Amino acid sequence: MQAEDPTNEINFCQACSVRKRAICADLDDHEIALLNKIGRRRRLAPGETLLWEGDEAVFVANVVSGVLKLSTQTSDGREQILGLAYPSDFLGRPFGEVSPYSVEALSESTVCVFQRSDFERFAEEHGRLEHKLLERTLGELDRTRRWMLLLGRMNAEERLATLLLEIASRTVLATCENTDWKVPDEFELPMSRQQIADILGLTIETVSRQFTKFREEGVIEMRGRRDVTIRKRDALEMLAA
Amino acid sequence: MQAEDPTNEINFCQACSVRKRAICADLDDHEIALLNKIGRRRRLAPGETLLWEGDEAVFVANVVSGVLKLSTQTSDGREQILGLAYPSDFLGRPFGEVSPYSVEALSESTVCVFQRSDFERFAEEHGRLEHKLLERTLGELDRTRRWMLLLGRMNAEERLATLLLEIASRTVLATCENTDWKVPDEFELPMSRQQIADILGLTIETVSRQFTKFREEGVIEMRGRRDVTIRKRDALEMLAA
DNA sequence: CTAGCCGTTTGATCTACCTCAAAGACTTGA
DNA sequence: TCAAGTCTTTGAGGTAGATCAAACGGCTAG
Repeated sequence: MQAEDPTNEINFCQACSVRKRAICADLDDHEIALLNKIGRRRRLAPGETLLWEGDEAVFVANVVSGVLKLSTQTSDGREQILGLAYPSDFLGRPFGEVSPYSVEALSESTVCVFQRSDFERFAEEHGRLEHKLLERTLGELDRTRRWMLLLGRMNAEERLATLLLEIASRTVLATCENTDWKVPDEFELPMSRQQIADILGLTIETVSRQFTKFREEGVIEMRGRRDVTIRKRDALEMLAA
Repeated sequence: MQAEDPTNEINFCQACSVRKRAICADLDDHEIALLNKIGRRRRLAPGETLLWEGDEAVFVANVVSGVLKLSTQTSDGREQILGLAYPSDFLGRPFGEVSPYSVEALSESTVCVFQRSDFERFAEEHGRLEHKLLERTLGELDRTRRWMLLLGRMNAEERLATLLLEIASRTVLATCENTDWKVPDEFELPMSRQQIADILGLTIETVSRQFTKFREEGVIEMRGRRDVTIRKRDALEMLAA
């Protein structure tokens, strides 16, 4: 039994890296202990699926570490990634019968899983949790709506610029527990070119050409396929605006 | 003083047509009376704006009648409509500083408006309201994410088919207070061709051509510019799937 | 070291949708 | 009833991004 993989027997919430940021942030020690009893930790390998679109919504979860994707498909198999989930993000569909999307780990991830029924019961008894969940859901709705502007009205160049800035800014929270909140210019893409295409509503070829263009223009620099350094942040911000 | 336009002096909630469907559904008579005190009714003419994107989020509202649009713009003026709000829908951004989108009436509308601060105070004291708001927000997030698939991966034909079915199904709730819940095949579009284009992420010309195509194929029939009758629902459903 | 595999890049061509332009139809007001 | 304005439709042509195809490069296993 490793420190990396605490089991239900101990209160893993107390040492949780997202304890102060996830929806459990406002719970007191007693409440946390109760919540701890109904949840369990689960590790996911890259590519592993946590929830399947259309399946009965049996559980909900908090992301502890790693990055996951939420996605949906048309009947003929075209995929659209609906969003990325970073540490402290909430996953699943409380108060709903079926999962409206699939959730798959992009990188090695840890999640804190609850039976939906257990979670709902707990939430109804603990208004503070429900309030945090509401705030988080409202924030996620805003973020999702901003993405609609990208999908509906932006060209390929603007889309990739927006994504790079978004990943850079969300990577901070994912990596830092300290107070150093400045957004990094260097980060690793947690997904393949095809997945980037599925996020941006483009094809893999268009995404690749756009990367090449940004590299040629000196806007970004790349070391391998996934390590990005932003060289001209203002140029990206101009495009994303 | 008309019955149509009750003022603050009486408890307009009691006779409210969305009383049992909006977020106030689970409140008891006492709570409703309290809520009634902090809210007021407001009528909006078509084209009138209730909230401006980027402005301080001073109030929130429930839609009582009519249809409104939520929209956002790129810096150079391209518009994307983020969603439509029908009777019983909630508008505004509680627990946020600025309004992330604009809200404008498409048809003659009535809304029930609250100061955001008043509403938040009330919500924190009345868990049932907050719970309803959470359920509604989760539902809206699902709906918004489904729209991302449309914007990211569907062609013009599929987009318009999806929108027509969506408007048809949402029109029921808007018009019926009775128990007759079957989705109508005849309805009025509450928006112009340009607005349809802004919902679907297309241009007005493409939308117009698509309408013509559906008409020529006998999929829909139109009486004037806004009165639609669905003649081949299965054909639309096939496309929207 | 080499072969095979997979993800990515690059190239050539195609097409769905956009853009620009003009005509048509509905609405409003005098 | 007519005229002006606005919204919508239709047409012609252009283009961003899709599609099809092939080459490239990095990784793994033998």
